[in-house]
Amino acid sequence: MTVLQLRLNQKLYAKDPQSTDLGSRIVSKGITLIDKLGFESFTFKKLSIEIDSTEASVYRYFENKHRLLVYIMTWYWAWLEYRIQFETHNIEDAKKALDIALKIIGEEKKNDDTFPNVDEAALQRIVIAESDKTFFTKQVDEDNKEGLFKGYKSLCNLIGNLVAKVNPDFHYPNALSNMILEAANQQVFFANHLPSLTEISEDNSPFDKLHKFITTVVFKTIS
Amino acid sequence: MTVLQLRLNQKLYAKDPQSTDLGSRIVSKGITLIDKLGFESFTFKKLSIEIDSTEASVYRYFENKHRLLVYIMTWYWAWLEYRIQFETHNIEDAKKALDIALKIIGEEKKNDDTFPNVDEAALQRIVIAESDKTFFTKQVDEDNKEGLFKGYKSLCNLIGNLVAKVNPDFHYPNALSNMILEAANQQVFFANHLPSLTEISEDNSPFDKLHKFITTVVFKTIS
DNA sequence: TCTGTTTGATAGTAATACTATTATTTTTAT
DNA sequence: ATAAAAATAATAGTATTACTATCAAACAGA
Repeated sequence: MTVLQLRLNQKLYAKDPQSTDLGSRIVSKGITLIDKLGFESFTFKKLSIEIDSTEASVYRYFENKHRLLVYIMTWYWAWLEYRIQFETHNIEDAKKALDIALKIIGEEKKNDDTFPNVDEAALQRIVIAESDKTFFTKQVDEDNKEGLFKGYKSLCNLIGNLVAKVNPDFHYPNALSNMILEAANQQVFFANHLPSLTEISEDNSPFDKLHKFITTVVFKTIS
Repeated sequence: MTVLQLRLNQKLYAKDPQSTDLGSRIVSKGITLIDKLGFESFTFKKLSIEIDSTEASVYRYFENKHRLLVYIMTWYWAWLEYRIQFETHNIEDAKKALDIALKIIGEEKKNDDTFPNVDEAALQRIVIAESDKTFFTKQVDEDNKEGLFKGYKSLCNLIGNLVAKVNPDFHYPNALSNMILEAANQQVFFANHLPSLTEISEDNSPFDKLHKFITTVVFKTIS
């Protein structure tokens, strides 16, 4: 198995966490802790205790916990983008390519050996519960200017292009992609916590029905 | 004009803010302040200064700021539900009824004289920027058990029923309604702050295109 | 071995999210 | 009109959070 590293936008960190041992412990324990405590209760103090280090040291890598969250989410989106590009490579049929992309977006994530020391399953749980917190702040505009959301935009754009290839006359390829990307996570959250809101919860695993739901919406809408 | 009051679930507050003058100042100034500062920077301390009262007094009405947010959001959802019921009353044609509901969901909100001293326009801005913060917490399940989300569920259910009436064979009426309800707000947020993510931003006002987008998605999907 | 980089240790601050107590004012019930 | 009850204000206090600053120790590379 080839071992890869995703290169992320420098603006995301104060000091590259992939460059040192402490840095990678911050990220991987950060994922575990945010998953466990939820983003609100997660603090750098608690994280520094977990990794036998100090608050001050964590601050050397990330300006604040919001930046760490954005970093982690960006890793996830870059990972999805990479996988979609890999899996749709050499596929001529536009419909088939879009279908593959939707499958990747909506499936339950298992640990990927290509990226050891990242717990993709925990990551997906964080994405489901916390990813919108990257955008929905008063400083979105500044964060956006700094390029913090390039990863998400790039993924959204990729799906948008696949949609546009299937039906070049459809007026809202990006809006649809964005909506689906959001819904894929939110529907799982609602299925787990407010099940009366969605039929996705009627199965043992929400992911099977989720896939059917999003493919139905996408292909019907652009047909 | 008839002046109305929406009755909200008792679990939403420690003491009914509609029962006293201080209570209604808490809610209406709360809306203004959350709109201005964003939910993260909003505090009961700041609110108490604005209304010439004290922190302790605010705490008598709401356990914490999250509860105040849920209260405000619930008011909004109840308001939408009331308006949809009002506007679709006596409409026989299921498609037409659904179309009316979608219009109400996706339109820019103006102040409604039926409910004086509520700034519906500010409220919509809060819904767009903050509403998901009601759900996406570690205490969702407890909050749900207490019935805090009944308002949202009820609205979602109403739309779900309208969808099911148009096409009783469609498998995901609730999932679709839930997705659309979320997307109607998120798309406006993205249009305002990350415009490259959605075609909704291409117009002067995002609301015109938003309406077209959501009706396209809904009617195509269930056709 | 000198030099620079990284980390650890420690300390400190303003703000937040509350809780508690008591005094004062306002409302209501008789 | 008055007493009792309820609501509010005033004040104080606490643990935690989200940082910033300083300095020393460890270590890595040339």
